[in-house]
Amino acid sequence: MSLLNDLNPDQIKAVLDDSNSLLVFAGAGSGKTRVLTYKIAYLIKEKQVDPFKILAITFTNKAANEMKNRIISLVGNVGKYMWVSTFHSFCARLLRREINKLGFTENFIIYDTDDSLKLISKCIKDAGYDIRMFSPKSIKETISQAKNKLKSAEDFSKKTFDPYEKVVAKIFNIYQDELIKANALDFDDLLLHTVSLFKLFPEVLKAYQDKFEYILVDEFQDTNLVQNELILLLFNGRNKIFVVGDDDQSIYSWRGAEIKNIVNFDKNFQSSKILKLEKNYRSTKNILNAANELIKNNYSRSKKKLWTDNKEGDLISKYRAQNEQEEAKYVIKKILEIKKENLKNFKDFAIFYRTNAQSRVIEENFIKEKIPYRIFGGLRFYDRKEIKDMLAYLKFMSNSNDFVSLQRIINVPARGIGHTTILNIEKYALKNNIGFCDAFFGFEKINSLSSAYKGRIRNFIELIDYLKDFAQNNSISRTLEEIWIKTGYLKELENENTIDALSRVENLKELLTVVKEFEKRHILDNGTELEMVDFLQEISLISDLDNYDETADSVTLMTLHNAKGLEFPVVFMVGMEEGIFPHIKSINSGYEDLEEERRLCYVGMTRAKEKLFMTSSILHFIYGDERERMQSRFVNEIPQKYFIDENLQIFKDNLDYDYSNSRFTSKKTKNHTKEKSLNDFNVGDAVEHKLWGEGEILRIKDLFDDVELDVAFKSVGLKKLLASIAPLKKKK
DNA sequence: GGTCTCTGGATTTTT
DNA sequence: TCCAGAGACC
Repeated sequence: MSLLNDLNPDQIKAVLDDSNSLLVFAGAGSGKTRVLTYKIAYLIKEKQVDPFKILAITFTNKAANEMKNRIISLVGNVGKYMWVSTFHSFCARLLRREINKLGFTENFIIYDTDDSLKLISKCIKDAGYDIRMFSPKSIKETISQAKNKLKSAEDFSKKTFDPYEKVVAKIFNIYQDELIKANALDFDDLLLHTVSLFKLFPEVLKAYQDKFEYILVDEFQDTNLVQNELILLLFNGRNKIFVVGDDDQSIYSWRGAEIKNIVNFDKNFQSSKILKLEKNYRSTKNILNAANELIKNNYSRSKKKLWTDNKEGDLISKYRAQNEQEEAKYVIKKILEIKKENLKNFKDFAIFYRTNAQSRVIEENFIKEKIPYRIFGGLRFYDRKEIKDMLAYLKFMSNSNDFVSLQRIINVPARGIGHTTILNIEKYALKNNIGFCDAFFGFEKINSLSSAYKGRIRNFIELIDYLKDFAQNNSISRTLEEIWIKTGYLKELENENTIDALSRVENLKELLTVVKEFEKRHILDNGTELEMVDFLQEISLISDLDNYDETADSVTLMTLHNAKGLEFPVVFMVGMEEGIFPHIKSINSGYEDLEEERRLCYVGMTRAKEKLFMTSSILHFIYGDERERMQSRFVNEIPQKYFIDENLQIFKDNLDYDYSNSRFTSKKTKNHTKEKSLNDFNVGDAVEHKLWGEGEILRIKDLFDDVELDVAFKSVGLKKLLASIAPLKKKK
């Protein structure tokens, strides 16, 4: 059987196993996606399972697309039409058919984070609260957490005694009402409403249970309660559940992921068997063993140990810089060195950090040194103002109840419908207990509006009607261009003629390209024209990471969270400092948070194939104050035999750091003439320190009125000392 | 309706 | 320190 030839014995076991429910613990780099795709291919090709009776679920569109492409390459074009999708797009697809049962209509729109934040702000005000007292962000967070725990607005208000949560409950209620009025679902609702649908309508549930004979879920450790519930509902004991995951790579508990879903899988799904994939194909022995040693420090985890046939490889480099500027320069220096010596490309390098703010210093230095880089997690393409404006036009055109979109475009470009006018409409809506959109369309009845303002609204509604009509008879891409022209949006940008405006025009054109690609794909796929709602759904469920272009030759910069699922020959983990990583907030809370940070470190380390660096700064600016920071405990938890201390190395190589112009220079070019002045210490001298014991002087630097010594101690490593005050003696 | 100023908040983020 | 968002002000 040729399919199985590409797999190792454990992987084959996982593919062949036909238990009703099976959990596979798949360690980092153990060929998890491979097993999933081969299993699907095996079911179709060898077991003659109908491809449409298979449901495969992942977390990101990127993973879904990747899986789909791999399946297509194994089984051919049927793969294209299979149910391979994210949780959210699966639910969206399902709800498009069934949501009328829940009181929405099929053309519902999906609110992204930004839309729902705007709506929540409005709800807070409507409830009579001040948004300075109750931040929309944290209220949204609380509501989202409640939803992730399967709590409705009613459940939530009933079950809380906390005064803050009482307020949230009130807003939660209003928010859900407003969503219904707008015929909109937020991301959490996609999952939640699907679960409600299944619970309220057993016959619908049964139809889907019967439909899906095989359900496969990737990254199961990232599922939240609702997602777990969804899979549990779909499982009827006759169909089969196959999930893959790694509890050591669970790094999203803060957004609702429940590690207990994977830990209790056997109980929840009446499964007796668990398989483990422990052979790693990615990293060198040194990197893998070090990562194993680190993760061993976590108390709550299932026992497993990854191993590899790969070669021993280089030691992990650790380096402590003076400050983050120097740290960035060190990274650059190493990248250039390795690139030259090992014939690597820029795209072979990745830099991971704990928080986005840390990217700034690295970026600045990359720009200065003209090193190509790409950064992930900045402003997403679909978050840009001009893109959101255009999508708001499309959304409002396809759903005239969507007042978040309406408020976004009502005066963009400016058409004289300003703050006061909107306020008047809002007041009218509130007084007559109707939605903002209804009040807007019935503006003729609003007495507080003067005829001049009514005229402007009339014109705007005419414009929208015209565009709607246009959309009926033209493609989405043509419609988009018509919006640019008829609203004057494009002209306004072109007239502005600034670099910023020009780049916005570029973005609009990029959006047009995206639309055209969608259209092309859909017409090729099923010969039917793409509906606006389908297009909007696909757009709103997409993220930037999905467009990750692996061909460009540039260094990758991203947060550790974003790094999951990727691999790079050379990895730098920067900012390995207490308070940054582990983050201060996890240090101050319980051990669970700290264990998640450790898993995050494990994830970062196991991305590296050949070479890993862990760097930190002694002095680090945070929120404008510079503080001395200790090296991350994670570096210390790994046995030091896995490391090479690059601070020592640099001095041994006779390289020096020139603080006056922030550059590494060769020591030979510098002139150290007065190396004895204050004391008679020399480079290479064996010395004894009162506290730290024996050491060796690696470097001497003359200061204005003192001498600074770099001493490598056997007990504590490298230290900087002032000769005048340090309790240091020369050893005879 | 646009610009200025103040204030608060600052892990991680997919969908 | 540095950014975004809200409200004041013109």
